[in-house]
Parts: sequence; C-alpha cells; structure tokens
Amino acid sequence: MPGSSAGGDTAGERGPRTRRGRPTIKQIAEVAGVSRGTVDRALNNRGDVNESVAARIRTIANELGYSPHRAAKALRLNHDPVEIAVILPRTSSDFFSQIERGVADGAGAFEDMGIHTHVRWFDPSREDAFIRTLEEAVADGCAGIALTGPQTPGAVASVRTAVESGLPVVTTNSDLPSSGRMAFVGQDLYQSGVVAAELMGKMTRRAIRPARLIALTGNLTFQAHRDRIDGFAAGIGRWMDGTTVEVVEGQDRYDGTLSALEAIDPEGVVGAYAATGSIRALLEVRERWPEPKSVRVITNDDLPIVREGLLDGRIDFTILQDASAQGSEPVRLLAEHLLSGTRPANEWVRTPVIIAGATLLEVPPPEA
Amino acid sequence: MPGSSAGGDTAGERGPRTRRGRPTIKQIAEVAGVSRGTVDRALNNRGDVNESVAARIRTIANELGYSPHRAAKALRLNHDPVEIAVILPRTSSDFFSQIERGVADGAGAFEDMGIHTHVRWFDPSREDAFIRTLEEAVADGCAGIALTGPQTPGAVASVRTAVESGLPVVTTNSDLPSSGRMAFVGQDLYQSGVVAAELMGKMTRRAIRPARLIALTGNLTFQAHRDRIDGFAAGIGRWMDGTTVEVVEGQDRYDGTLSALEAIDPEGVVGAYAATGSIRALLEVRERWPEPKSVRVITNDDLPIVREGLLDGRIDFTILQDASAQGSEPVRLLAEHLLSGTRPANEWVRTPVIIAGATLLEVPPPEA
DNA sequence: ATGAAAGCGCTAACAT
DNA sequence: ATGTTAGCGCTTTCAT
Repeated sequence: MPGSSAGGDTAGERGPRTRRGRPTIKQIAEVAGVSRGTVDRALNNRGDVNESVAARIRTIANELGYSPHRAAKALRLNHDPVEIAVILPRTSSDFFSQIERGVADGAGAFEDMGIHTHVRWFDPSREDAFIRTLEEAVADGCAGIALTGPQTPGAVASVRTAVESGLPVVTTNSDLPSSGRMAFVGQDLYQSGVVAAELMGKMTRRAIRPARLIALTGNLTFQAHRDRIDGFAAGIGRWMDGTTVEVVEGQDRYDGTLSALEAIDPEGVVGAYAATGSIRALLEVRERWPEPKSVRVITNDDLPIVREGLLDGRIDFTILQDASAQGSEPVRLLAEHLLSGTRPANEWVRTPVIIAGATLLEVPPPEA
Repeated sequence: MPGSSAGGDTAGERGPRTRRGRPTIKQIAEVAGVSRGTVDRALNNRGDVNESVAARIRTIANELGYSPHRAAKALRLNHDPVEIAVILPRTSSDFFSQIERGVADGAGAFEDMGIHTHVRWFDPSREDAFIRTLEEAVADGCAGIALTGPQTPGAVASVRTAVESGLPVVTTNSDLPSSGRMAFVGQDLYQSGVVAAELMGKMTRRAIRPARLIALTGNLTFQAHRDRIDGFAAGIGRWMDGTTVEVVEGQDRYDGTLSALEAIDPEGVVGAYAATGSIRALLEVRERWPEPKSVRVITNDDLPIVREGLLDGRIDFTILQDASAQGSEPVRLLAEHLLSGTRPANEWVRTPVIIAGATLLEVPPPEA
C-alpha cells in the first residue's frame, strides 16, 4: 500500500524527495537543523530567537510553502480559548438583531476551534459609549474585533489604537475607512441606488413624459446617505429619458420628512425612492396626492412599516442588505485570520444588493 | 492548579461537579469505568463491544451532552484524509461551472480538516453515465457524495444503494426526492415563478386591460418545468386583474420554441416570461411583433444571451439561483456531518431567489 | 471484549 | 537563545 501513512521508522531516509503532503513545522525544523520550538518562535515572532536563524527559518518556510495547519492550531487553541468581540449599536430597528443572528451562525463553525464570540452592545445616542465598549473588549483580552461604530474622529482613533496594538479588526455594515481595519463587510450603497433606479425606471416606463421622481433621504452631508442618492440619480439618467429626480432631505425624522414632502408639487410625480428617512411620512403624503395609485414606491431594508406597505401594495419593492452575511462574514474573516493568518483578498467584502417584493412576506421574517 | 487538566490522580474527586467545559471521550470513559478506546468503539458502532456496556456508554454520553470535538476529529482525519465526491453533469451552459466554483469555495474551509473534495463530471446525454460515475466514486472509497443527477428510476435506485451502504448523500440544484438523500440544496422553483410574476405585474401595470402574458417553458410533463410556470400563474393571479397567462411549450429547443411562438397572436401581449426554453427564439419572435418595445421580458439564469439582452434592453430582469451556494452548501453539510455527525435542520436547504437586472452586468461575471 | 499507547500539528512551560 | 516535552480530543493498532 504505497498510500499508507508511514508513521514509524525510516530514520530519516525513505527516499530523498519524499516530502509528504503539506509541510509541517517539524519538517522545517529538520531542514533548518533546529527544534520545532525554535521554528514556532521564529514564525510567530515570539522573540528569543537569533535573527539570522529566524531569517533562515522564514526562508525555508516560504520555499516549502508552509502554512499552519488549521485543525492542529484549533485543537491547541482549545487549551485556552480565545474570544472575538463583536461590537454593535443597540438601535430601535431590529436590523442589528438580524446581524447578531448572522454572528451566531458564523460563530458556530468556530466554537470547536477554540474561538468564541461575544456580542457587546453600545448605546449609539451616548457620546463615548462606543469607545468605552471597544476599550473594554480590548482590556478583556479579546483576540479580534468586529464592529459597527459611529463615524467620528474619536471612534476612528480608538479603533486605530486597537489595530496598532496588533488586534485584527473588521468593520461591518458601515466602514471606518482610515482606521486601519483589516476589512470592511458591507453593501455598495451606490450600487444599491443604481438597482433601485433600474427597478423604478422599468416600473414607470409607460408613464407620460416628462415625469418626475422623488428621492427621499436624511441628510446629504452624510456620505452614506449621499451614496444611495447618487447611485439612484445616475441609474435614472442611464435608464430613462425625460425624467427628473428631485432630492428631498427629511433629516430622518417623521415631521421633517412630512413637511418637506408636503412642500412638493405632486403633478407629474410617478415614483418615490426612500433611500433613508421616514417611510411612514412618505406613505401618508402620497395618500393625499391626486393619484396615489400611480406613484411607485421603493424603500430600503426590512422594517415593519415596509412589510405592511408591501402587503397592501403601497410599496412595490424594497432593497435589502444581507444582514446575516454582515454578521457571519466578519466573524469568519477574523477566525480564519486567527487560525491561518490569512487576510481577505479584498479589503471591501461586498454583501449583495437584494431586491425584495411582497413575495418576501411569504418567507418568514429573519431566521424562522 | 485547580485549572489544570488533571490527567492522572484525582481518583474521581476534585469536587463533585467540576465537569470542565465540553465533555470528552476521556470523561465518559472515566464515568463508565472503561477505556477511551471502548467508548470510541461504542459511540461509533465499530463493533467488538459488549452490548450492555455499549448501552451504558451511550446513556452516559447522552446525559453529559457529548458531541465529538471537530478540531480533534479533523486533526485525526489528517492521518488518512477522506474524500467528498461531487458529481455534476457536464452541460453546455456554464451554470455548473459556477457551481463548481462554489464547491471549491466550500471545500477550502475543510482542506485542513482532512476532508478533500473531488468533482466528477458525467455526460448527461449518455444513458447510464451518471450511474457509472456514482459507482466509481463509491468504489474509490469516498466518504460522502454531493450530486446533481437525472430524474430517472435507475439514478434514484443507485443513489439509494449508496445511501443504504451508509454514505451521506446531498442532492443539489435538482432533487432526487425518494432516494434517501440526507438533504437537498436548491431553489424553490415555484417561488421563483411567483417572484417573476410580481416583477412582471408591477412592470406592466399601466398597460391596457385585458392584457395577455406569455409563459414559455420546455415541457410541462417535467415537474421542474411545471413548478416555475405554476408559481408564475399563481403570482399573476394574485398581483393583477384582467390578465391572462398563456403557456407555450417549446421543448427547450430553438426551432420548437420558434414555431410555437410564431403561432401566437401578438395582439395584447404585454410580457413574456421564459421559465425555460430558447430565449433566443423568444427575443427573435418578439422583434417581429408589432410593438416589441412594449413587451416586457423576464428570463432565468445568467447566460450569455441573457447578458446580451439585459444590456440592450430586450430583457428587463432575470431570476437567478445562487449557484455558488449550490456548490458550497452541499460540501459544507457533508463535511460537518463527517466531523460532528450533524444533519441539517431541514432536508430542503433553500437557496435564494435572486432578481437581477442590467446592473448585474456591472458586476464582473461569477468569480472575477 | 477490552485496555494501553502512540500520534495527527502546534504551542507553552520548562529545561538547558 | 535553543531544545525537550507534554498535551489539546480522537482514533487506531497492538496487546491482552
């Protein structure tokens, strides 16, 4: 049986080139003429190893194409398990609970690998809650962090501090670009706007031209709000002639949205895209327009008001993010990094832009 | 050191309830007063163990809530690795190459777990090619099988034989329901038809009633073809009044589709849904209708002709399956089963119904 | 039928 | 600075 594993004797011989399968630390040690312990220290920068020896070891490891064996590392980790901290804002919508379920999904695969996951919530309305939570996680000795943090200089700075102390950090849902994080997992908001535009365009094609479209958002000074609107405008420009897009800023509040929309002349409006903002206000105002039924509505996310609107036909489609992936992917990336030292090929791991209509309602809400 | 693992002494003491972390085989052995080897044999039905002892061991394992440690099992598997066979039809479209890429993705996570994956292709036009490929895989000693097979009694029978010999089998993309397979990974075709109907309905809303819709398919005697059409008809019934759906069977061939469509009176046709069948024929016939531009078109899958049509506007939307998931999920399910003995909670693992428009084209084709 | 021991690859504690 | 050893949980000879 030439396939059998040949564990025992062989005293080193067994043919010169019989490098069996994946190279191991033991093999590197043999080639370098040092002990396994030294190889381990060299390859993992644990210090206490002569630099020239370390360099030689690294060279050999490279030539052999060494990469650590995840199962072995995992089994060893089981010794004293390690924690991945997940830091999320406690918002009123349940979007982040969906992400939390994704986290649990992703974490399951690594429980037995000695990698545990711990979700820590912070109150986004309190100034430094995020920073404190982050510092707590670091102080508790976590081995990696996935987070959704506020876009403030303070937050960026503390993430940077964590990164510089050697911790792998992955942002999810919204990014902190200059924080040094290893990766960002989230949707391309511009693209989601383009998709909304294509839907809107193809739904309103038979309308009389020139036609008008409303794009509702919170506040264009926020880049994230801008992106969807920009994508929508660009998409409409590409898909339709004789159609104008009017942007309405509602500051994400019900009354602000209401008054801003009431100021609009409904004549010729064939559709409204709620990038962000009060969907309830939009639906109410639309009801008072002369021909509500002929105004198509596209929203974002899977909120109760959206399901309600999809059900009774006031909303046509909603654009979703893959919340589950935004929970599981960061955990996966961090765990893989801890086990094999790998980094994602792209810093930005895009989650899909999902078009959902009323058929969404036939599927039970997230995770049934 | 109360934390240290206490291999030797302790003679049972160390405080009565100090069951550290997850129960291990060693613990079960201690409690049962037998050796680890015996526990292993009992728990894995390897024979050579007194039935009464085995029963007691199983009871204890249950009480302790034992489940095997995946990292440890993986490390051991590394000893003599194990193979998952993936059996796919070699068709002309590249749909199954997309699945193949998904397989590679899924397999990556288990390479280091001593679980390798090997894709075997068969020629779907040859009568018993599938069965032969399956038997080869079994003869080669694979430890689990993911497959897409033909819906023939012979195929079902040989899958059943493999299952009965103790091999875990997962079907993907299309199911073999009564084959005894552990799970099926694939789309809900009926639901995909409903989604197509919702899109079609919302795109043609402003058309004059009564309006007519064409639903193109291959052959209604195939359940898979039927499902999409049924979903489409049901969805149209739900979303639109005064609209009729006419089913056209094109036998999935270009000329058959062409002549069947040419027999149709185009008057009042506002949309066409190509569930299956020759999309090229549909687009050609539509071009000769009096008002091509006012006939909305929805197709399935991501084929070259579909991309072409989306780009120049002859096709509005296409409904996709998540090919990548149909490759990676079966592998994941089988690998998890081999490592921890788990089975999926649901026999049917549904892959999402994805609505894609021209924006799809901005994203590079599968796996760039 | 059962027990004992070795080993998968890696790492931390303990020598030297 | 480097080597040695034990052990993570499981399986598999090889004894008994």
